[in-house]
Amino acid sequence: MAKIELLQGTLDLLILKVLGGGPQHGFGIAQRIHLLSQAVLTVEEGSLYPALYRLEEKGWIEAEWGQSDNNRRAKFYSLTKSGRKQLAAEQEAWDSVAAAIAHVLQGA
Amino acid sequence: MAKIELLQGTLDLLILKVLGGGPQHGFGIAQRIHLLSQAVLTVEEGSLYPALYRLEEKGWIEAEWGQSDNNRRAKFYSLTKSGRKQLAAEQEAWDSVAAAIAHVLQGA
DNA sequence: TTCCTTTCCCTAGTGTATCTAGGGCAGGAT
DNA sequence: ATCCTGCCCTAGATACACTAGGGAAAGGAA
Repeated sequence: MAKIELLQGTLDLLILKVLGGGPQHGFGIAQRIHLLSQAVLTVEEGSLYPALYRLEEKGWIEAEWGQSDNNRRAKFYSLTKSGRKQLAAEQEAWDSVAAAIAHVLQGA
Repeated sequence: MAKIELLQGTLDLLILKVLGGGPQHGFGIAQRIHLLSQAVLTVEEGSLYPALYRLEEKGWIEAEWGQSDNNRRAKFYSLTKSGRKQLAAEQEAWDSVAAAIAHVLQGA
C-alpha cells in the first residue's frame, strides 16, 4: 500500500518552479522542495527521476551532465522556453483549483 | 488518455465536507461540489460512485435509500462519527499541504 | 399514447502518477 | 579498508480519477 505523500499532479509544478530559480540536479531539486516546504513535502527518488524524464520528454526541461558542489557527477536540469510557459500555465491551474477547493471547504 | 480534472486525493475530502453539511445523495454531492467551486471542479460519476463505496467501506459514511426532491429513488449518504474525525484530519492535511506548496511556489 | 430529457445509480476497463524496494558508482571521512 | 553520503536509475505495485458504456423511472412534450 503505497502511501501518497504528494498530491498527484503537483510534482511537475514543483520541479518546474524550482528550476525556474536556476539549473539544479535531481537530488538538489528534491532537497530544495523539502526545504522550501519546511519539510512537509518529501519527494521520493522513485517519483523524482521518472518525473524528470517525463518533463524532459515533453521538452520542458533539458539536462546536462556536470559536477555538483560536493564534487560528484550530477545531471543538471534547466527550464526550456516552453518549460517556462508550462510553469506559468501549471501555476495558474494550481491557483484556480486550490481556490476552488477552498471555496468548497468554506461553503459547505 | 484520461484527463485528470480533480487533484487526486482531494475527492474524498470534498465529499466528506459536503456531507458535513447534512445528508445528500450521490448526484447531489457532485452538483454541490460543482456549484460551490463555481463550476471549476466537476466530479464525474465514474469517480463519484467508486469514491462513495470507498468511504462507506472505511466506515466514514453510511447510506440509506430514500426519495429525492425530484421524486426519484436516491441513496442518501451521511457522515458517521468516525467520518467526522476523518473530515477534520483530511482538512488539516489539506491545509498543511496547500500551505507547503504555496511556500515552494513563493520561495523558489 | 409515445418519445425524450432529466435525474439518479452502477461498473469494467484504462491511464498515469506516485510509491516501495531494490541496485549501482564514486568521494571523502574514519 | 570500510562506511557513509550524495547522486543516479529502474521494475513492479498500488491507487485513483477517468472514459465509456449500461439501466430504470419521473415528468413534460409531441
